[in-house]
Amino acid sequence: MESPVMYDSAVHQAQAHGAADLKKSQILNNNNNNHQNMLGANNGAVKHARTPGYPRTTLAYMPQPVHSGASYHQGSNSCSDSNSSSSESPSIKEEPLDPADYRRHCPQYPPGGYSPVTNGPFANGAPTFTTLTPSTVPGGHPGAPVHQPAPRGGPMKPVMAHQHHANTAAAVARKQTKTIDKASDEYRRRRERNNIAVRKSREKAKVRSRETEEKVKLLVKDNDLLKKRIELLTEELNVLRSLFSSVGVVPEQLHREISRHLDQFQQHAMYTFIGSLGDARLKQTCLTSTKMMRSTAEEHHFENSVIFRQHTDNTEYQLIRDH
Amino acid sequence: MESPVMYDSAVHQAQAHGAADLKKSQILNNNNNNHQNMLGANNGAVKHARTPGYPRTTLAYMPQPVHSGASYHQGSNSCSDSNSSSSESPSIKEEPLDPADYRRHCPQYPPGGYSPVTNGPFANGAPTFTTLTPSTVPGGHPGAPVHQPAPRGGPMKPVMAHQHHANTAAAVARKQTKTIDKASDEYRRRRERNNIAVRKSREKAKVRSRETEEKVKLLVKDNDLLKKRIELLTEELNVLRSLFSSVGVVPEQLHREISRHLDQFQQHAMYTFIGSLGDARLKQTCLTSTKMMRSTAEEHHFENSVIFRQHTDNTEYQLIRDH
DNA sequence: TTCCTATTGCGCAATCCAGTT
DNA sequence: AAACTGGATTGCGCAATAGGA
Repeated sequence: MESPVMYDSAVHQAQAHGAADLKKSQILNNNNNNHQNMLGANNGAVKHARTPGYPRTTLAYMPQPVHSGASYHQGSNSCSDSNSSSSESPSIKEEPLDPADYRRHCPQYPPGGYSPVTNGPFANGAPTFTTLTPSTVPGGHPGAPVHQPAPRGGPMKPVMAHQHHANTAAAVARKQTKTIDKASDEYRRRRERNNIAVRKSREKAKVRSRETEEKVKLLVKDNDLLKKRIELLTEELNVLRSLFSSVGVVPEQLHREISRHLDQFQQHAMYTFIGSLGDARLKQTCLTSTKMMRSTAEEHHFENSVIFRQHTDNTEYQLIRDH
Repeated sequence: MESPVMYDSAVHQAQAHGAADLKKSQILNNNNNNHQNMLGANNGAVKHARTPGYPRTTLAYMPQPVHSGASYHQGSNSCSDSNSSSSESPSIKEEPLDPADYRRHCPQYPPGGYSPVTNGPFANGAPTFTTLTPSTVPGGHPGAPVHQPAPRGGPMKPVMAHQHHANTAAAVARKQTKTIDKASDEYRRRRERNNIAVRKSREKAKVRSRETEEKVKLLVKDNDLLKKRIELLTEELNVLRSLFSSVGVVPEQLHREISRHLDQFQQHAMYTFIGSLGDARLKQTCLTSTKMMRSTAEEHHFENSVIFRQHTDNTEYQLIRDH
């Protein structure tokens, strides 16, 4: 109880859950909560201090990289976990850079000290900062052994930054120079707006992700249905095909051609056949029958399948149902 | 510049409110980057201090809520943005709670003071904390205007906490009691491990997300192909069907019947041919057969399949029913 | 219970991205 | 064309939890 602090941090948290907590939080010193004071101070983000040129890596949960994440080069390291998948990744298992590295950048800060570092509370003034970044507090802390990578402006270099838009580099540098007062209202206002934007953005990403997930389910279901449909169609088609083939018809391709040549064939065949018959009466009869058949068949545009085929041995005949 | 503090708390607080207050706080000073040193210090997370009972809300980018996020109740608020979609959400657009509210909880701290609070770098000792939470640093800062949260152990209360697992409550409380020294090596070690775990987890989520995204693309493509296939099959089927219907046959149902009659046809043909072998009587038979065939065929609306095809050698015929 | 890892929500900073100016 | 605005994204570390030996 009593621990004082709490606050925003506390706040947020509150946000979600229940208030109960509080209790603790503050308690513990303020760590957690203390906060407020710090104002701009802490936050972890800094860590790598994504140096200026930092590409910003891939994306995160964002399905489609909204922006255009580049690599994430860091030094590759050991790595070797089951999880970390992407190859180009820097190896999630290790701390990005050794603090020393960072320190290296900012010699002024000795490696060992973690001093809390907060900065002094006084505001500088110079409220005109282009970026949300509070840093750029020029003067300051150099001496402080503690952390403070250097991001900020002070003595720091502007860091030029990004690669793209080289032209802007100068501007960037310039910007960096500006001092940012973390205590200022303006800063706070900006931070707050950004926090809101962040929440919004993350919510959006969440929604998108959920939708994508659902889309997959839907598509999988659709796919199954389509596959089933294809199976049915294929089956039916096979039946029809076999039917036709059993009758000697070759589906489409031959349909027209067959139809085209049919008459000729039929006539010749019939006539020839009938003609081969010795008896006149029979011939006449057959002829008639044939004609009738033919006309009937034509009526149905389907006269082609059965044929009489002459054989080597003329004593026997076979009714061929070819295909 | 130099303001010392920063650190976690600072971090947190930032969170909600505006900071106007703070302004004062350390002033910006190192804020940004300091980082590394800070070690545990900063980071913004704390904010809400997700009180114990906090359900933890939905998920985030995680497609399938790994854990089991519950709601996210907060007070509903204004809200009204185009983006924030989920209805139950608390309204991403507003800062969770007013800092004042929190302050209310901790009277001891005047709204205005944001002392930076960072803790000192020194490790305390007391490494036995169950949770990663550094808080619980009892004593502390109250008085100290500056930062330094209190990392070290002190008098703080344990803060009990969460709701679930009532039984565990006691335990929790107990745990909470433990002091956590943010400056301790143990703490740092834990933090670092967690940071690694976090990176790993996020990378995993990222990968999952990407995969899901690709799966969607693949499924869409598959779907298109399947649809095209269905179109083709349907088309072919229609052709065959129309073919049959033009002949008056209804596919399947008649299939058997047709097959059945096929033999008859064959027989008839046979008889016909055999009969053609000379004898008058035979001729008559042939004629009869032919008629029969025709009538039979007509009966079944399927007379068209038989055709007479002339062969090279007209002295022989074969009635083939092949295949 | 105790420890540890995995997840999550959060705020911060650094960018990115578009419109403005 | 360049500087400026201001929201949107993203990676990060923290702290609170969830889960699993």
